[in-house]
Amino acid sequence: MVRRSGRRPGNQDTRTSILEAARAAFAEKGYDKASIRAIAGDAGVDPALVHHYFGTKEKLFLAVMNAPINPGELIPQALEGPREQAGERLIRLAIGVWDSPAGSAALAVFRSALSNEWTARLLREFVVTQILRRAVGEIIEDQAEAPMRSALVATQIAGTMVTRYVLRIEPLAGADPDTIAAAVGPNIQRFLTDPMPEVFKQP
Amino acid sequence: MVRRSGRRPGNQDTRTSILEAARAAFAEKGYDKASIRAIAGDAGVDPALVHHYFGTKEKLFLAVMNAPINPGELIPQALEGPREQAGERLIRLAIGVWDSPAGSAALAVFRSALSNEWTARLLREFVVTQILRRAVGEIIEDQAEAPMRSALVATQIAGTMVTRYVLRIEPLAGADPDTIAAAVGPNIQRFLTDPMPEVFKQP
DNA sequence: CACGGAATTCATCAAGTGTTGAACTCAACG
DNA sequence: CGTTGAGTTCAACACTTGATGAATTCCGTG
Repeated sequence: MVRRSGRRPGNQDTRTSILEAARAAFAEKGYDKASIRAIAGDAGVDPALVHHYFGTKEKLFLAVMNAPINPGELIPQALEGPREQAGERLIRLAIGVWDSPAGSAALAVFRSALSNEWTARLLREFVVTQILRRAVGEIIEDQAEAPMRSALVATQIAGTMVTRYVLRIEPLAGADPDTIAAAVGPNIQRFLTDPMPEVFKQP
Repeated sequence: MVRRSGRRPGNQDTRTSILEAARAAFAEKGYDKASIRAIAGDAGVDPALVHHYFGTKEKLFLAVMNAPINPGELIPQALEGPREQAGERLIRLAIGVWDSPAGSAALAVFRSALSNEWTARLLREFVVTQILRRAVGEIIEDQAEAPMRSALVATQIAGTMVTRYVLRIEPLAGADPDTIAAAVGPNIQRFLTDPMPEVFKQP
């Protein structure tokens, strides 16, 4: 028996509008500079409401991140297809995610990770365990080389994201995805499959 | 005639010790989270003394950055030598700078640039005008392709710095410079000299 | 209708920020 | 000596931040 009475959740838009404002704020300002007061202002609600719904600022950030980032769907896209074009497929996938609405969440966690320690740990673990090990690691043949090769792939992808979406250096910031994929894909491919020095192998 | 009287500068260590503490703090925390009070605490002086010497926090930041970063000396190193190994030379140079004591200043401006707008503008203009145009641009043959090729070089170098020094993803964070140079250099080289799609040319 | 309780608001706290200006110390000059 | 003025300290201002708890609105049920 669930006994209910009193006001029902009725107006649920406010919760999601807070989430939306928070996502935009975190993406634009980063974790620290995005203030709860500003988020509440953008959402048109009282700052105390934010705490009422999400408890603390950290929980709000986690709620924002949990929603759109779901690697379970994306990893298959990265794996299927010929191995010789995996590099181009990876950079296309990354650009696709960052250009999509969910991309603002990615930008948010990325921006935040570079100025805040606990968000940095968050991103590092997410990147290493979810992306590098599960997706990139699958493509690499020699598993002894997988850690180093994965990290190298990360340098090229992360660098492209930083240059295009954070620093916004032209003409890369305004270039279309095809151009970037054609230019960057082969380099990622080399990290994935080309012969590398013996030192790469891990004991 | 210079007329002087009163106490002479005598104790000049405090000024430099403030600078040192500021450099460390900016590198570790970024511009915003590095508080003047904490910097003064680390230097063992009163917070007001910081303002007495440097005026404002922005000026202190600029004073920290101006000292060690002098591209005038580094650019010749990047240019001299065979063009076929320019990529490896560039990544070696970058790693060398970041591993040196001056590297903490680079890390400082980099960390700050990703959370603060005016430091971001600072870094963007520095990278574009001092590094990309003057150094990387010199190596590229077809000047019509120089902007895009320079930006691509920036993606790989910036990505390596982010992965190694900010996110500290292993095994790249602990790898020795030779290994990284051997792995990353050829990819930079491709951005510099290999044939690229026609779309790269700027009107 | 009455009432329980979620939704929402208001006022406020404690902590931390950059910055300022007045005061004090004290070595070097005339 | 006395004056000068840089080195240094102290206290305070004005502001923003995340968070809290009491008070108030108001819908949906019984």
